[in-house]
Amino acid sequence: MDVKTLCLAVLSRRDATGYEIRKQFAEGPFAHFQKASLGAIYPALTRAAKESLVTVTEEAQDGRPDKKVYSLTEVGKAALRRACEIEPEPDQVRSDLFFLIFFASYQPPEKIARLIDERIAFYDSQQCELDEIGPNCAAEPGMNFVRGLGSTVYRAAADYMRANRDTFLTHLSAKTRYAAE
Amino acid sequence: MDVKTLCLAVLSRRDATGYEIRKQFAEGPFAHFQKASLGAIYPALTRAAKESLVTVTEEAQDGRPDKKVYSLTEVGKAALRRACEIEPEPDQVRSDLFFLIFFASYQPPEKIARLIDERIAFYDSQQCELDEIGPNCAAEPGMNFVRGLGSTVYRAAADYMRANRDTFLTHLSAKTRYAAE
DNA sequence: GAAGGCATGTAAGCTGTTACATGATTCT
DNA sequence: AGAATCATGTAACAGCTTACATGCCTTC
Repeated sequence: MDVKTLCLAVLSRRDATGYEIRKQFAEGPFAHFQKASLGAIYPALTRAAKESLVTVTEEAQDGRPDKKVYSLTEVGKAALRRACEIEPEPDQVRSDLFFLIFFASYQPPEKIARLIDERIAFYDSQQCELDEIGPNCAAEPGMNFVRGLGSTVYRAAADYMRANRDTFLTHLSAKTRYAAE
Repeated sequence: MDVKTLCLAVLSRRDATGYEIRKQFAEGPFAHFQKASLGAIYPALTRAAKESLVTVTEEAQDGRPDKKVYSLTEVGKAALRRACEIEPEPDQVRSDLFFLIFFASYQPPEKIARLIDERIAFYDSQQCELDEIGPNCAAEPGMNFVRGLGSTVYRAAADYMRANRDTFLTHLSAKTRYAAE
């Protein structure tokens, strides 16, 4: 999914400025499975406007650049619809953490312990966030399905880490002592 | 993690050619959380050789380019160790599928059903693969921890999809009929 | 007073993918 | 016969991130 389509997707839910769209990708429901930065969003929005996929309403502000509120047009809605007709590419997962844990014996067990604990806390917070939204935001049934999946996966990952943390770290300490000899 | 470090990581487990390293990223244990293509691997390997991180042994072959088998040097091992000292960046997940499901009401429910079923089959196969490796490959305790986590997460995702598939598709059909009116 | 949020936009640069170039062998 | 596998390497191109440029307001 290119950034332009992602912007259309955000705008299909509500009007927004470029800045707000970025926030959606940092905090909103899309954040869990798509990313976009400001340097990519602004040009994408300009292009989308040129193609009449969105309209712009400038709102003057005091002491700040004019706020440009973008709205999805019918043409834009159709473009989003068409973009959804593709066959999805395989998921891409990049995890430095899993890489580091894979080679955990190269590092102090205390650091690995900290990284695991931080990750557990992260998964817990993400799951909690998703659960708080709750199944009531019934607008999109798809959103609810994905929300539940996210919550389930975060919980499973956190639970696994909690359950195996200590055993793993014990093994690791033994191995590291050996490697250090 | 840049491709060079990824190559060092693969070579730390066994000597390999560039071609074999790519296969590791397509099928091996790293495939689940890191990617690298040939066009990135070959230049990375050349650079690594220049920096004495790896040595090359050319093996003549009939009717094919010479096979270049790379081995990690002590310098390379140290470089890998140093690369592991970084603080990991947040995981990056990109999923076209979840995006499409989010906007599932834009498409025929049959397609969504197919995509979900394909994904369930995929998760099942991945989990099965990880379970077959088993906890016996005791070389790296970290590998085992990550392997178990992967298996757990794949199972959780597949189970969630199985459990919620039908309800979701029913909601979706109702909504789609409405949207089509 | 410093840091961070609000608000837009450009451009350099990094990184990686895809396609091209070459070519034999083996499986279907 | 055609596709896939083995095997390396280059180069064009695409896409995104980061830094720069600007500047006020609010919170700590």
